[in-house]
Amino acid sequence: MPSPSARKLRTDAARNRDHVLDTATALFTERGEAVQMADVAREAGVGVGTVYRHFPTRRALVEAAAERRFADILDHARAACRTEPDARRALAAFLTRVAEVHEQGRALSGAIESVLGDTEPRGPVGAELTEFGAELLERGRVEGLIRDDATVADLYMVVGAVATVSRTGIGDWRRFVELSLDGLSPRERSRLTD
Amino acid sequence: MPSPSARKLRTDAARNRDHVLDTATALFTERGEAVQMADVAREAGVGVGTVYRHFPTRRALVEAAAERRFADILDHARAACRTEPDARRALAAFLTRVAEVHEQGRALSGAIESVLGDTEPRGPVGAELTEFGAELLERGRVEGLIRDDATVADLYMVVGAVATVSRTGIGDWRRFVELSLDGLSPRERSRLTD
DNA sequence: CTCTAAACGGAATCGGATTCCTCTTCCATT
DNA sequence: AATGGAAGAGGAATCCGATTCCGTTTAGAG
Repeated sequence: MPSPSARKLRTDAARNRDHVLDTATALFTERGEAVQMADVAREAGVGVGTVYRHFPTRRALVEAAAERRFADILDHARAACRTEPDARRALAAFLTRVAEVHEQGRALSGAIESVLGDTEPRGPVGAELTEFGAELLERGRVEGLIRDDATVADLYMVVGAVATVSRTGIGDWRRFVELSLDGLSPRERSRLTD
Repeated sequence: MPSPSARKLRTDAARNRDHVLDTATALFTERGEAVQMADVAREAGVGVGTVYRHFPTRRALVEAAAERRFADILDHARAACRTEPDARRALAAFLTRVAEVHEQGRALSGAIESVLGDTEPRGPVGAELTEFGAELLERGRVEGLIRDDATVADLYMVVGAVATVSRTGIGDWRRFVELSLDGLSPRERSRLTD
């Protein structure tokens, strides 16, 4: 089965759906949460009813746009992974892509955040990302570049944090990625925590 | 000069303002962004007009609630600071308070996030927090528990990240605080980044 | 070529923030 | 203590944007 609620759209409907999503993504990227459903409809050259047929709520529309972005991140991360020599660099490349995407589409990220409450990958892509992250960590542990007790949950938190930093522009995300990687590095000798 | 736009409120007006803010904070803490202006007015026993007199927009109301929380964080952090023996622990106490506040008032945090776009301290309290953080870091550097190149900007990012993690519940924030502190610790010997 | 379910368009509806205007209350002054 | 007027309160009316509804149009199976 291809996808849960995806029967078989009439070809014109499928084309419309894609076009609406493309348009919405472009608008959100440009103007963020200010974009309204009527804008999307007008810009896409369809009626609001059509927008709602494909995306039952504004939230659904934003979710769909978010899902695409995660797919993008996953693609780039996988590609970078093949290039980078060690796991630490691969992880850096992954986090960097997360940051770049959120920084470039800051307006879109803002919309996603304000509509969904966070920037986490939910759908099927989320699962793939988790799996990918787990492999990366395992590789890092084996290579001795990542602390032994690091878990996917840790990585999730770090990814979320990197997304926040780059989306809001609180500070220099490159620096933050560096700090985060250092936090995930093996502790030499004693842990100073207590 | 006490505060920019704070002339002198009539005593009844001042009382009302406080009461409205108290009520709003309670409601947001309980129900998050679902709370509407009319709810606040009803619960506070005043007309909507009164709410708007004191807080010209919903956003302003949320901002005021957020400002209070930062003051709370600052207070607790300062107190903890006097108790903790070393800078690392003091920093941990600070970050822990940030997390606790965001975790406990998760609904309120969500409202703040979705209305303001981030959870950063803006007003005068923000400045105090920055100063406080700077002192803490300096102390840590002197004690050799914090990396020499750590800056207030770094701390800002970490605080923002901790807030995100605890607010969204992506993962265990205690663990995240630990990772973050490790990231801010002195690098023994070589930096593996390149 | 026909027929029907699927898709469309867009006016109407609904919900919630914000505005506006009238009535009330504080308090400086006499 | 009485009083004038500015500041404050209240809440109906307005505005704006998401969502719903339903009559019209079209793809595409038979």
